[in-house]
Amino acid sequence: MPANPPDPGRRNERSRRAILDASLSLIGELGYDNVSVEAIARRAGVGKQTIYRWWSSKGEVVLEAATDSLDPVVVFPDTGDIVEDLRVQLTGIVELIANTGFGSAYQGLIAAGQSDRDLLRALHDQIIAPNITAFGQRLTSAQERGEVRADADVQTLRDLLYGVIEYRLLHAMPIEPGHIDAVLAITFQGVR
Amino acid sequence: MPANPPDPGRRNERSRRAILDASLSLIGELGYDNVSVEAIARRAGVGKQTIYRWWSSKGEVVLEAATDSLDPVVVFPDTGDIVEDLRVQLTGIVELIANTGFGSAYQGLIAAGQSDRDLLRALHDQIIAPNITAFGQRLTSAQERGEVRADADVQTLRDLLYGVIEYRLLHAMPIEPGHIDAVLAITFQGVR
Amino acid sequence: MPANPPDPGRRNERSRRAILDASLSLIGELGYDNVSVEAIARRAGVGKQTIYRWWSSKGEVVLEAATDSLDPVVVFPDTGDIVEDLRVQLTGIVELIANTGFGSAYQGLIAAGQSDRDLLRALHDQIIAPNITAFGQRLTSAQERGEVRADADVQTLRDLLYGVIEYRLLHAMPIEPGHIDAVLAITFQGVR
Amino acid sequence: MPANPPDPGRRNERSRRAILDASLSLIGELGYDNVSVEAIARRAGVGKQTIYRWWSSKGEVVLEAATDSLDPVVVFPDTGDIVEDLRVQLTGIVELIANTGFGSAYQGLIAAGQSDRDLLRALHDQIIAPNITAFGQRLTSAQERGEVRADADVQTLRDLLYGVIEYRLLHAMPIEPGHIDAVLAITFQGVR
DNA sequence: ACCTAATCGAGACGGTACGTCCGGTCTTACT
DNA sequence: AGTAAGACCGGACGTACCGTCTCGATTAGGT
Repeated sequence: MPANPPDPGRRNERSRRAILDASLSLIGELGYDNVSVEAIARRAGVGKQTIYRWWSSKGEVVLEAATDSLDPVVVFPDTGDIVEDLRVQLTGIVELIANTGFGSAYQGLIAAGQSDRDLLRALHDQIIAPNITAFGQRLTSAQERGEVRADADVQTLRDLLYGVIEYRLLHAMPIEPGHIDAVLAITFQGVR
Repeated sequence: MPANPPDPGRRNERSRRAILDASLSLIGELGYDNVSVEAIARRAGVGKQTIYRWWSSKGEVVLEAATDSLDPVVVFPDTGDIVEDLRVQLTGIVELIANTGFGSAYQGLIAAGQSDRDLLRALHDQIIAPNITAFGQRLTSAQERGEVRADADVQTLRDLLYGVIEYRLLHAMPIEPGHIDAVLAITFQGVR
Repeated sequence: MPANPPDPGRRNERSRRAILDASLSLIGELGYDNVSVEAIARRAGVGKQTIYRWWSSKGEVVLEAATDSLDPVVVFPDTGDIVEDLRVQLTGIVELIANTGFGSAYQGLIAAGQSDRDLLRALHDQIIAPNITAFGQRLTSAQERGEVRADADVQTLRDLLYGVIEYRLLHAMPIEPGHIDAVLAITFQGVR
Repeated sequence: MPANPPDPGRRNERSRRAILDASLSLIGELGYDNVSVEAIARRAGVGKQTIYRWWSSKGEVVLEAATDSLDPVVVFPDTGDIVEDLRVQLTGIVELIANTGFGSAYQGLIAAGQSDRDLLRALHDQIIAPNITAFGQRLTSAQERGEVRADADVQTLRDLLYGVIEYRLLHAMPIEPGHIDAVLAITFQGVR
């Protein structure tokens, strides 16, 4: 993710953590674009150059912070009941959004991505693509067990499920368990 | 939409049009947030103050420009076939996005709305809400005719359909007729 | 002196004075090159851009401040006694150097001029050249009255008198009345 | 000259020379204060630390480089004709200034000395003071032989002669043989 | 000839200032 | 009164160097 990474061996891990932590906490407090690189450096107790040495923009920093905070959270369970498993997974994401800085960061990244194609691509590679893969595997396994029709359009199914969550997030609409139930009800009514 | 409207009687309509046109053309060329108020004023041949007198931010200007360009376009047909009518309507929106400055403007407004709640609300009131209303009416009429089950969750249905389009737009994924077909297939499989 | 002067009619005189005053006071306190443009702007309560709009560098600002503070001070008396008149004039300059911010500013300007030929030229035009002219006129009048030999090399005489003062200033050597007397004694021993 | 000399036995002479050479060549090309310690280190193929280990500042480095290049050059002849001897010595200095990197280095050192009293003192001790001594001895010998009046103010004489050269150097005025003649003519008209 | 400690090139680090851009406000002269 | 023009204060941008610091790798002297 670094713009043009120097020797990562010489990197100061203490500074890296301080920068990522400062990013998320500031964005949580002030919102993505009321946060400047200067402010991140100030809060992290770090020189601006140290940020620009390892990342090419605020977006890259925040993306790394978001990825870090997302990584350990989202796994697909496989209990044999695909709808129940998805309910668990989607609920986990919604809670991550609601209860951590991740929501604000993700909103900001999508927003920034609209005028920074590199950032949008990086966001895709690091956050969207892994989910596409995992979702595809879980669905395939459900198809093999006959839980879901073999000809179901997996990609569209995924876009619908995650798209509606992002849509409500970006439009500042609340996302509650009932919404997830309703979404799953409609989308799985005809595919199993 | 004016922030704190002075006397609108004395307003120079020539300047207003120049500003709205400059906004859309600049955003089409450079993307929403590579466009500054200064640049809009420069291109429109207008003083900065003239913009700030009538709008409270770049977002308001662009929203007005977007609304203007949207107004006459997307209506819900009612042929008695709800899925076919939706296909027509959704296709119309996708074409509007693809072929006019509206797409860039809308993307930018969603992005800007993430850190400007007033703008997001205005965007909702002027662009989203009318669609919700129209969609609700069309669906109700379909329910009355028995095309769609009476207990179908209309709001969730709408979020799914428009959410997935916005999702693909914001993630720079192409939206083609086949995608619309697939989305309609899944969402209407169980509701009629 | 402005780098590329905009319309001077629109200029804010209050800001101009604040900037010149801040320059001299800061240089007096900290020395020429411990003073940054940022610090001048801060002390003057002014945006950096307002400095860069009217001057092209710190040097230009300080030169204008120095010239302003020099202007009213140095005039050549003409009592008919050239040596006595020079003693008065030189003493005035030495006192200006000792007792005001002018000394520090002038030192800094000479120093900065060593790597900024434009600044050195501006310094020459605004401070050195007028002195050359005035000195030349006073000497000529002395020659006409027979106080000084007609074939005396006026330019060299001037360089010696003012050069030795600058030399002692730049080498942090004290300059006292006795030094001026000694200099005048040697240089005028043979020319009258 | 080292700031706080470590063990000079272990010093790498190859690096020392590379640093001094790089200093002078860079200053010749770019002027004293367009040259940074980083640039010297880069050109010399040396780590910054190696510079800071042995010198306390850029000024110290340049002073050592200048002293090295000055050492063998300017001696006072003693032919019995004081004016002629001075003409030779002054001409030698002027040529050193004009034809080697010494001029740029000296200019820069004077400039830097204005805001670094330690450097100015070092410059005095290593370059000015030896000249004062030598000049004093040569003048004394001239006085003993009756070439120059016994009560001539030697210190003032020296300041005048070398001050006027430095003055013209710092003001980017040319220094030619005629100037030296004129200066000697005025200053020695009354003292012999 | 070996060992160990200092020096070396390299370059990351926390900082400060650079000169530029733009945000939003205010002022001036013209229409 | 509205407008085009643009100066104003402020704050962030991304870059260059400062002087300090940490790394192995090399190189010296003392044994």
